Amino acid sequence: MPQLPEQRLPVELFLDLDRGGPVPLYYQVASRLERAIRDQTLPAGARLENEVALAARLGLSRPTIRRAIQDLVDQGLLVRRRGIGTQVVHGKVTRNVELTSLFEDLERSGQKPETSVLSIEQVVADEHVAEGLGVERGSPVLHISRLRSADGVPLAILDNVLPEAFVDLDRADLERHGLYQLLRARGVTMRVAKQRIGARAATTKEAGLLDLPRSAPVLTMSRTAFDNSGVAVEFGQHCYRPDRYSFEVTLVDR
Amino acid sequence: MPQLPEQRLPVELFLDLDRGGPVPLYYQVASRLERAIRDQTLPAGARLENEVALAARLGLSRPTIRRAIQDLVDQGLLVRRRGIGTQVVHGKVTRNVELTSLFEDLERSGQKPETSVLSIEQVVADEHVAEGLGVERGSPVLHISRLRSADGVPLAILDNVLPEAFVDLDRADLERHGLYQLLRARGVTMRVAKQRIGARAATTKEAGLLDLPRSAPVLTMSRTAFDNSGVAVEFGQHCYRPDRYSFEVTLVDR
DNA sequence: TAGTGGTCTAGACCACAGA
DNA sequence: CTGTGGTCTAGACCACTAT
Repeated sequence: MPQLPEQRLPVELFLDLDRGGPVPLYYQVASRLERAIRDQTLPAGARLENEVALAARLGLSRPTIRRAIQDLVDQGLLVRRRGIGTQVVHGKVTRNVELTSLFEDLERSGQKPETSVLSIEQVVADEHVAEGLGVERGSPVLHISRLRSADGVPLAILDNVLPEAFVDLDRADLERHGLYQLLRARGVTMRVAKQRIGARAATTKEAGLLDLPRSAPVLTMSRTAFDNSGVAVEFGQHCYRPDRYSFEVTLVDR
Repeated sequence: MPQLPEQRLPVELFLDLDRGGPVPLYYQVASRLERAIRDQTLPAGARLENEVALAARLGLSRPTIRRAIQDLVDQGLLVRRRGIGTQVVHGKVTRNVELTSLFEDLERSGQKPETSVLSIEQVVADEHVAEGLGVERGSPVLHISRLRSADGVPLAILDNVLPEAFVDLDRADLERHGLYQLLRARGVTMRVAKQRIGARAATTKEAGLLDLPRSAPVLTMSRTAFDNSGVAVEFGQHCYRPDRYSFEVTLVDR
């Protein structure tokens, strides 16, 4: 028994596990562990019970427990060392940036996102769009330009291009909902997004829209998102007011 | 048999698998699949053989194959749908940003990173540092400030704070190696990093060092990195020339 | 030596998509 | 209906760390 911080037995209050239900067991276990960590029930540095014992005590198989723990490791909440054990990472627990849209990020953090559609038109894909969206040059696509505000303050300019299947998207819908919400409503599920984050000076037009001085710095993000069939469904060029928005990323070694 | 792109049987050239060796089987399989995808041997949209068949053909168990495939899904190279199969994602394959340092990023991309140490001194942790590094306020820490260039062009200003254990780090070492290389040489392995990426105007001093106009935009990143025991080992505030550097991030829905 | 996570096997049943 | 991935089990052996 190493003299590390301390060994902890997470309480027997895993006993509301729903074995027959639709929610995977590993997910239920991971959720309860995550809650305990965010609660500080398991404080930073605390050692977890070992996998085999935990599995036995919960009446689950080791792979199931292992999967639950691994999910938390991938979220940057736990760290494992062979021969030592599993410990809670020090440092503030930050919620991971999932595959969400700005709209949902804002809603979740209690702000009121508002959208004004600057332009929406069907165009043909130029070189740049064709490459980003993975369609033929000259294909019909929908170009949307929006100004996103939160609590009345302009936050970002969102330029998006969508493939032919979505050219009938409606201006009114876009003013009321996030783009990802609308796509989900059409049965599209985002699976993968590849993003590039950078910075540059705002153009005069951008500065005006974002209520910034001329040539002020803006944070930029360009993204291509793919659905669960691996096809690109969205290509976007966004620019954000850097005093109001930044990106949080957690990297984990695998 | 759905009429999707096409079913593909990855060639029998998995037959150099080293079963007794130290390299995990799932890793060997994943590597070969990854190579096939980057080769375009498995082109965008191609369907993979199903898990069970692939496992049987390679003489491996299904969980092993599954793990290999899941690793590629997590890298954003593959997409899976229940009842359908596994397909290669469309769009350019980008190498993932691992838990690496700028120094290694540059080296890997064939550039010559150079470092000049602007200052290196032992100080006591103020409020900000104490929080970022997870140490007591007033603890002795090492503050390092470096200018990183590539191929002779200034690229970034790197401000880092390290805990007491590293106060003896040497200026000469820092000019020759990346910080992460030096830490690894001391037996420290980075496991988790939490980063925040933003933008702002350069200070006068930064603009001078980076050879930028006054108040030009810079890309900023602040990061806390944790080792495999979950303890913070590095807290950094970096700023980059945005015309020479940007961050690439791949998000995957789990 | 004892305890830990890392890997691997050989099955099983289920949920979902398509023809 | 068949075929696919998603989940789960109950073991096994190994590699690494500490004492």
